[in-house]
Amino acid sequence: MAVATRDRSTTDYAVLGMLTLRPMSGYDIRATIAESVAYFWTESYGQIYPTLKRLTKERLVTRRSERSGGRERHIYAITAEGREALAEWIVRPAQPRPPRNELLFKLFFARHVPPAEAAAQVERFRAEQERAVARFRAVEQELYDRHANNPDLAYWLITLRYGQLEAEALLRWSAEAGEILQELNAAAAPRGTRGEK
Amino acid sequence: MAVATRDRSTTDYAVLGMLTLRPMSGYDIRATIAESVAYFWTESYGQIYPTLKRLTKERLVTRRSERSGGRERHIYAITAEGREALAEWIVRPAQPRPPRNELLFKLFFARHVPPAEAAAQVERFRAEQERAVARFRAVEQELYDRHANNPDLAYWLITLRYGQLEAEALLRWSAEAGEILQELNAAAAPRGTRGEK
DNA sequence: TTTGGCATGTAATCCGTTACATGATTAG
DNA sequence: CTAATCATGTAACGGATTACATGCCAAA
Repeated sequence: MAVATRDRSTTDYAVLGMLTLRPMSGYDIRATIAESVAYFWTESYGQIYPTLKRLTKERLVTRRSERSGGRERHIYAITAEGREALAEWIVRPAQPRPPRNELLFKLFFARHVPPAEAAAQVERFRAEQERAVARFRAVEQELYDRHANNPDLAYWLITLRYGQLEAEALLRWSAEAGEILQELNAAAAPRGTRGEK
Repeated sequence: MAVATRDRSTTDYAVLGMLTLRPMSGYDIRATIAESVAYFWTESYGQIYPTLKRLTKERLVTRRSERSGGRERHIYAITAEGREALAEWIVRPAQPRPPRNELLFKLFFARHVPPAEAAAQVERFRAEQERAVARFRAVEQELYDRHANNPDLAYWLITLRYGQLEAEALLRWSAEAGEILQELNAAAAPRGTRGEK
């Protein structure tokens, strides 16, 4: 008989997933997300702490207290049931969330502002993609260097590759769009129009 | 003196933007979004109707009633102030929203399920990207055919191109990831393991 | 001594979807 | 006759961020 898979928020699974890496505090979870999967996921404390509390009550994680130095820390670990719930969720078809791309929306209506303004938006984006490409390259190196024997490595590289290919494509798009906008700008404001020398 | 730009939700601007295309009802706005910018934006009635009400009160749009046949329609049009507010927003740096890619999250932790399950996730995604690529090609044709003289055309093509390049890149990624997962699967379940003939 | 990082948590608020309520018109 | 589409709106709910409150410890 099929188990009724309780519907949880993705945050629940995000927290469970992080705890498969190692037992962690809420603070650690936040930090680890920020330094590993930030390019495709984020969580705030406002989500993490209440989630940990609930998952503990539901026995998907256990909590133990620790005081290293002065401040008390709550270390959470995933239980067998937690792993089961996570695995069940992983195999369910991933739900794409409704897209909301502010940059594209602005460009879609950019006829209502000077072309140079649209070009500025694209240029900011281009610079960001360039940084992203560089960052991905560095992360790749680091993964090979420091996680060569990690059983998760193959999967991490797959997700990294997604980021790389996407960023490279969007970088190409930025360049292309930038050129088109420059032409529009030249057409809209031919020399002399704005009183340049 | 710099005008204090009131902070509105992006929905406000989405509605204003749509109304630059032509005066429309709330229903029309929803439908137009769904058939034009759906690949990078969505809005629900629950957002649109209250927004129209508020924008009317704030004089960024005007409302007139019309009865074509029986049911009454409320047609909204953008005002000069509305256009101004929109233009002001368009030039402000676009805010990328915090990423949340469920597919990547699942793949990141996919070691905890059989590789074939991860491959299934990727395959679903690949099929989707393939459909997206085809759809973008069709849209491109339609834009050239039916909006050849539309002053917005150049901008629409730029946003379309973003979708195209992104979908193509993600299609390539899907193929690559699919292959890797197949190898992992072969390694995890060599012939004989599961009792095949 | 003061700043920054470690650490936990709650409350207020916002954003957005879904469900609900209602009803007319039109095409099959 | 009935299903789909047109059409407008509200209410309930959930998900997520931000701000707030609190306080230790280490380094500058």
